[in-house]
Amino acid sequence: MSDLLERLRGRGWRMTAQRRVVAEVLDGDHVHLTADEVHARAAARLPEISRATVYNTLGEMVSLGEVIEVATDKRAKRYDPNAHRPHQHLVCGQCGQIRDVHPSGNPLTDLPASERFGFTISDVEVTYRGLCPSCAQAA
Amino acid sequence: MSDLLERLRGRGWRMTAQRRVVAEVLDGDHVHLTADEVHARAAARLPEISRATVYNTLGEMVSLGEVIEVATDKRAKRYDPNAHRPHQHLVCGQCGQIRDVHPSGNPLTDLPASERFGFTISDVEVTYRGLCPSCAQAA
DNA sequence: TGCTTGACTTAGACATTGTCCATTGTAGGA
DNA sequence: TCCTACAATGGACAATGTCTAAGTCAAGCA
Repeated sequence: MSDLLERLRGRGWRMTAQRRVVAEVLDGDHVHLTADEVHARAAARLPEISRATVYNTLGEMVSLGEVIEVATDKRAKRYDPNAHRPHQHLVCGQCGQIRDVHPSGNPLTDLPASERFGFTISDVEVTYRGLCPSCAQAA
Repeated sequence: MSDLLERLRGRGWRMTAQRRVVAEVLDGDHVHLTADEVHARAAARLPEISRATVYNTLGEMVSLGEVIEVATDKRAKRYDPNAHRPHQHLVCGQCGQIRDVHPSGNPLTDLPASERFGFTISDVEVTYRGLCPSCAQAA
């Protein structure tokens, strides 16, 4: 059963076939699909689902804080259902593979007050870049 | 005088009016323009410059390592001429203002081997998000 | 079960950002 | 000054995302 679906249902979300399919497609660990990939997978189960619905649904899940937008790739946004646990990302520069990772420290404390320019900081995103084992071997 | 321009010239870059204008527009601290903004500012000085040239020129400066692509914004890539000194970014979620910042620690050491999935990590990008003083006051 | 209603979905036009290519122009060396 | 390779142009195309008007349907209620 889909955790994500459960949480959305619990928030009084009106449930439709389209929303269910989008939530199911997006559920799991190390899942980081683009809107287009979500649409393709959703359409495999529900052929008449439209792109606009996928964008709307993803946007709503992001507003509800159940899904996170990730900009690891410089083309399309990716969607990460793992919003309940803070984590960062590790990206292979060759094949684009993405893993969720959990650094030990808190990067927030690394920014001295003198470097904050008076900003109120609420969030830190860290992206580690490199090569995955198979791409490193091929290189 | 433009530091960026100096460095590019020093690499035997063939100098044209268009490239000079792009380099001049991009020079400075805390500069993070989108390709489109670069084009607009360049066109103010050299009206017939084309979009393709701006994209090509930016792409070359990135390849040469003299300019960095930044994905703080989820729409367009931004270009940062401050490539000679490693730094991270602080972004206002309201007005989009971006500052270059220099955290004290090395975020690389925060990622334990068990969380590296065998990747060879070569780079870390950190983006601090929050509100700048004026947006925080308005909120 | 069968209405009613407002929220949801749809298709497609449109907007923005970025890439490509064939042609024309030009910087810099002989 | 002339040549030649490299650069610039502009317009078509591609990818991603947004918007709108009209149709459809989930959920509450009689």
